[in-house]
Amino acid sequence: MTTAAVAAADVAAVASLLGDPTRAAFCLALLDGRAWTAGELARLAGVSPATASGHLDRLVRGGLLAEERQGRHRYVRLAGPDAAHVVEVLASSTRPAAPRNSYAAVRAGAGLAAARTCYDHLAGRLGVGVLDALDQRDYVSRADGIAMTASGAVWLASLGVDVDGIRRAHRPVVRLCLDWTERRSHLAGGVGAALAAVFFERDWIRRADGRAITVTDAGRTGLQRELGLAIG
Amino acid sequence: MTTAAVAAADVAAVASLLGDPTRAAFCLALLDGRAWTAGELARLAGVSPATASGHLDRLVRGGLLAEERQGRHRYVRLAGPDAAHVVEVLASSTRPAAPRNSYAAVRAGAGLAAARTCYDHLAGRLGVGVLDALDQRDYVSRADGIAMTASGAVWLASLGVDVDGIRRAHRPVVRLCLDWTERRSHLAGGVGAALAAVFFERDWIRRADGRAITVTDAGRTGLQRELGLAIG
DNA sequence: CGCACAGTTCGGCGGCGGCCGAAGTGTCAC
DNA sequence: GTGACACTTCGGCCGCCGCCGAACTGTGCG
Repeated sequence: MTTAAVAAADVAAVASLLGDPTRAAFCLALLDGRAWTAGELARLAGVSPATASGHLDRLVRGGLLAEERQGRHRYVRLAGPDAAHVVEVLASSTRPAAPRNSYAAVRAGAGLAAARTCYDHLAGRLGVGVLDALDQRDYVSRADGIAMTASGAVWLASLGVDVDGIRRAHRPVVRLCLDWTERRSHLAGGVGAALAAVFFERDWIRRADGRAITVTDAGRTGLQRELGLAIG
Repeated sequence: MTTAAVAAADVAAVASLLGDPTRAAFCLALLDGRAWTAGELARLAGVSPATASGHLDRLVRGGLLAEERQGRHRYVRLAGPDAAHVVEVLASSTRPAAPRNSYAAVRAGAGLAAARTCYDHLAGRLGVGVLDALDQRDYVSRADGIAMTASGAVWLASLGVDVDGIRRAHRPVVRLCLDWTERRSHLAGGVGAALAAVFFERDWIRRADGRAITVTDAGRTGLQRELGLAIG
């Protein structure tokens, strides 16, 4: 019981970080994987800079966020894949049955719904499209669950991805992540992150305003060639 | 921003349920998948019945717990796989590197470490062993990620499991769940639950005191035959 | 019926925590 | 240097929430 009590306190400590609407709003915004400034987050959540500052202290101290100070700016981002995962799970647990193509999608705007980042991987129609394409080419097996296939590993290596490095990392190699706008899963985990990184590196995708991303002409060609994926 | 604010409030509502040490203790206890009475939980967490009653109200109202009244008892259990998953993720996020074979394992006692339930599936050495065996027999593919194979589906069907039913359910077919005592993953998701159910049904395993389970002689034989799994 | 027991309701206490405005610190631009 | 700006610190206000004991409801048992 002593050990149970200790564990409960630890769980409560993390949960209570996300148990405040303002802090939850911060973390949801940070789910896009970018670093935000304290002021941006304050404006987003509708609180004063003073209030935001305090919240950020707690989130950083609690290990959920990492910060970087640059000049007069305080940049803050999710501390890592684990932290992102916690936020993700909590967020998706609260939207069990939002009607498709409504509200979220409309408000999100065409750009966000088309392609965006979700922490360190791809989301939106692009994200689910990539996963579908990987499945179709048998690079992942997702009839029941999700796993990378041998041919998938070969293909990733051909793109220059360090597959063994991903396997050694303390992180699931592949994982499903529920897409807000599409209501279907996209690819997360080490491979999801690596894929997004490769796409950025090759300039197949670029950050647009906010968390949206756009597919470049090179991206259209590349995605068509590598994955048979046609981007509207 | 309006929609973002709404979402943040929802996330915060769920998180704050687990953001209290007493409620967190309740939910961790309930992770064993059984129904507990209000009094048991109160004693476990070291609070008065009055306090526990209030907490249970909130947890039920928040959708994390389901309750069943029987006579003068209030039985309460995790509302479903989603709720269990949230608790699981939060719990495993707080124990990043507990030294193996220490504390938790010792305190847990030989029984718990050997075999127990984790929500609706198997955990402990038995749980981890089953997953290893499934992997070895190629019933699941878990080189990178986790997915059920075609031969795995056939095998499950031969045990009388309704595989198509599992596939249709709103729940991951297979999922990994980090084992507290073993520090390795065991099998969760629809298949993990079905497997545990089959084992109970065939009387291969039985509930012992608390959340621990014991393997019967029939279980030893069956596990050896079906999975080549030798139980110490 | 009377007692024991599980759980609930109520009232009240105490503290934590979120919020702000105002003042202060440090950075950048000119 | 001067002013704009990003953020922090401080003080104080307010409300919520966790806790309990005591009284109450309802069930089970003899």
